[in-house]
Amino acid sequence: MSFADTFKAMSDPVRREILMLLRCGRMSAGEIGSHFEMTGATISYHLNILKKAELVFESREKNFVYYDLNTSVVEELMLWLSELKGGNDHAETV
Amino acid sequence: MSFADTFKAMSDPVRREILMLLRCGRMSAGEIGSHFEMTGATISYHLNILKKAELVFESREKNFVYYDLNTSVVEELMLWLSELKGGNDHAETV
DNA sequence: GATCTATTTAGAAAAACATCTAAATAGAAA
DNA sequence: TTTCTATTTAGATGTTTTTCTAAATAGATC
Repeated sequence: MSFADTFKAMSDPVRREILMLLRCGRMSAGEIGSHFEMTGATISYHLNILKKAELVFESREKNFVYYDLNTSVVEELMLWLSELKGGNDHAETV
Repeated sequence: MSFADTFKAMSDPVRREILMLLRCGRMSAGEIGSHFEMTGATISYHLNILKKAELVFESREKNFVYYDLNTSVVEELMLWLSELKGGNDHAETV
């Protein structure tokens, strides 16, 4: 999905917290959900948004669904920000 | 305002485009508005959100209001992202 | 195959958001 | 001081978002 969706996905505090949880490695949907005071359905909704934005990968195992952080998209975001900060189009950072 | 507001502010494509316009230097509200097919009122609404998120500074001159990019908040965002990507709390990037 | 467990889908409701028009403000110019 | 110009505020409206409950799916185990 598009760059715009990535920013949209990042704009929610719950989703940012999910991403932070995934820093330490993959987690099942249920495990992720247990960190929040929300129904599984709501967590599933957020995970879907993160997945569409390609901020997470999904992998199925037994009847669990595991989620993994996709750092390369995070890097794209950083690139955009550095362009914004840099003020020049062809960011020639050392 | 809070970190959450910064992300929220960044989540809208119009506001991101405004920030990009400001890379090249400050601009009046009207000048900014002329880059979009929107009423001045709507632009004002977006500028206010950017201002609350401290992503822009405002300075008044004659009866113009000028807006300037605040790069330090952009850097804070980048720091957060690098923490996310890094996976360790004390990002020891070279 | 029946049932249990983990997760997602569907549908509804409340809250937040983006946009408009019209009116208000505030300073500049005449 | 009247009028013009630049911008913001107020109020209304349609859209999107977040959340829930209830039901569906899909795989695992008994």
